[in-house]
Amino acid sequence: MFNLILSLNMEQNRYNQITITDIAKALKINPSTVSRALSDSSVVKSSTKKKIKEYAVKHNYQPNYAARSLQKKKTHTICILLPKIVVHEFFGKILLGVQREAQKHGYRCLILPTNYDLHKEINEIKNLLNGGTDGIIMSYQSDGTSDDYVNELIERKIPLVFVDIAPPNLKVSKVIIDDIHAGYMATKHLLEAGASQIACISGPRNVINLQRVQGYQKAINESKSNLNTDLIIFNEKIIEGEQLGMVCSEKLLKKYPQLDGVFATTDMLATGLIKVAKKQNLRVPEELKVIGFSNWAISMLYEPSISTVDQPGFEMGMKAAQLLFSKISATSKVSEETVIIKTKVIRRESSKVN
Amino acid sequence: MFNLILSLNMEQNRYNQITITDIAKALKINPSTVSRALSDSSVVKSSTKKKIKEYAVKHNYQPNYAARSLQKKKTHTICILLPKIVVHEFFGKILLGVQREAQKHGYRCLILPTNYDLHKEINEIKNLLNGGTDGIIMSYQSDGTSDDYVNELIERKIPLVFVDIAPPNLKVSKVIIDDIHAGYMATKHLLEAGASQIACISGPRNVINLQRVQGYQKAINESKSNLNTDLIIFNEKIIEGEQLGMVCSEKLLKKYPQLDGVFATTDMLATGLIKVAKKQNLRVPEELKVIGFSNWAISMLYEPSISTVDQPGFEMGMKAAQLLFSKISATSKVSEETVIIKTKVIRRESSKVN
DNA sequence: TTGAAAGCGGTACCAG
DNA sequence: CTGGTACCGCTTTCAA
Repeated sequence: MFNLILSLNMEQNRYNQITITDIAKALKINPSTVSRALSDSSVVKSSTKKKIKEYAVKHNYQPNYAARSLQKKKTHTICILLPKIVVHEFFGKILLGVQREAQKHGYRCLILPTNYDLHKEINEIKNLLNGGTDGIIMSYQSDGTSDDYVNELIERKIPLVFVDIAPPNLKVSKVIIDDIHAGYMATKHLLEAGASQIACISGPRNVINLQRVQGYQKAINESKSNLNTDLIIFNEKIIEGEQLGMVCSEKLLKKYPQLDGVFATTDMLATGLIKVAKKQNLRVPEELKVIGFSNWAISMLYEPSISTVDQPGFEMGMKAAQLLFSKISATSKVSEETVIIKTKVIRRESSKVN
Repeated sequence: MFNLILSLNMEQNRYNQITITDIAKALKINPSTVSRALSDSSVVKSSTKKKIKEYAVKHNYQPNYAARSLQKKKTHTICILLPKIVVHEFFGKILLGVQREAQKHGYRCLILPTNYDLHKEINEIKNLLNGGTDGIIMSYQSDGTSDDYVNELIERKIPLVFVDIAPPNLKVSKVIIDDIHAGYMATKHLLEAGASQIACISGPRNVINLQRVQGYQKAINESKSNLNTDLIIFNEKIIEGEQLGMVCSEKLLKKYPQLDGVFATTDMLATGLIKVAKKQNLRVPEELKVIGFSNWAISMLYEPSISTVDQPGFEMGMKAAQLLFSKISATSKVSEETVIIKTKVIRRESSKVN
């Protein structure tokens, strides 16, 4: 009975939450004072502040996000747009890094998986433009033909940071790795492990792959061995990485039995390659040394374990979020910054010296 | 110059977004009419509706989330609490399913990774209670000692659906699999493949593992072979699944050389097990048949490929979201529902008949 | 069919 | 140091 009366007087919210006005009424003070007290304003007398805070805690007061957002024109939400999140280990790690950093800043993190569908992506972004988010972290997945949506974000001055892949011709903030250098180091690792006839297998000719291959070429050129450009294989087909690796390796290994090393631009390709090698009774690493790229779980678990280039997604995500928050909290425009995260070669069985 | 004047009159928002009031002023009609028109109310004359909509599209009007939330007391956001998201393939798939369904309903999806830290989890939930979210999907990770926070959610009537694991003694909606049955089917598969001395390796004694083991016991009991309870191994240590599998399998395989089958309650355990078997020159599947659980990527990629129980995360996530939305949109209380998603044994090399 | 006005929960400005 | 009040953008009565 008493409860009924109570519930008629206050806690009328959807989820029975108490509001600032409730507190004010109960304590017979003005809502504005309550607001000030709860945000620890120095102007409020400490005794009233104490009284208010105690009441708030006791009644489990929680500020209403929507109301605060509306007033402050801040959502306390950042948004991350990634393709294939989750299913893709690397993106997953990025996400974790962003999340960690967001938590520090008291921000929430909205996640939009795009599945590589650019049009959906653009639509999502439009939905975010008004009060949807305070900033965006995204990986650039366009083919370069329609960057209008990126331009729109820039024009509207929405804090924006690219991670992993950035649009090549726009002045934006980004957190990336040096794919050329990483490809170079990977190939060099094979050379140092004793390989001299080294091929390179890759997915489609996108920015990332082209750069990794470029690094490969550089390393080969620096070595004594002459580069046979036939030894570079791009695959434009969209099938699972492992399958793709098997298909293209089959031909490659048959055609060039003298090969003693392969740089695969992803771990999945490397996995497929080794499977084929085993079938053809080629021993890895004794007869063929292999290195992959990204340090996915599979590269460690596979037998033989696969050497790879560690691409520190978590760190990249954290750094991207840090950049984003510096933009969000900046009073004046911040200059565009490019952060290059260091990668390192991880030595495993697949490239052991004989 | 003209732009300056324009920007003083309208588009004063943080991101230069136009508002309903702006449209009303420009068209010299009342904001309420604009609101009605934009939500397709049937009372508005079609000619004015058309005029308003055209203007809105032309000026790229987007409704303000915060304002709408505040007014409607709906956030159009659901929240998903999962441990280890991303890094954990299964949770990743759940997430994807939820997301897909949320998109259909025009909802956004807030993701909170909890890292198995219950206290953080509880704190996060508290933050969500007021206007933070319209509903919660979560996996129950508590040890059962402190379910207060679940009770609080229930008392506050916040739409709530558990996925994968649910609190055993509370009346809640949940989307789960029948772990007993799945364990039973997995073990039966080994029996049918010709194994008769079958062990079972498992992680810690949590609800999930206990049920899978229970299914194993049932299958063994039904078969002629007598169950040796020594052949059930629980591992309470918190180390990587694969390592754990290696450590416990080492002893197991040495102690019981007569073993010809193992049911591992996770794919990672199975991977570790097979690694050890190979080292001890035990041929899989010829001498030892193995089945794992969850159908992670590794189980397909490993050599030999590992038979497993498919746990359809995507479907579970979708179903959970559907349940949640039925609760959110319900006018009166909906009864608690338990949905059991079907699992199936996936036959691969590791359990091939000799 | 449209307009006027109130209010969702907070914040911030101006007075006192 | 505190109270009063307007307002953030949108929806929803109530009147007209």
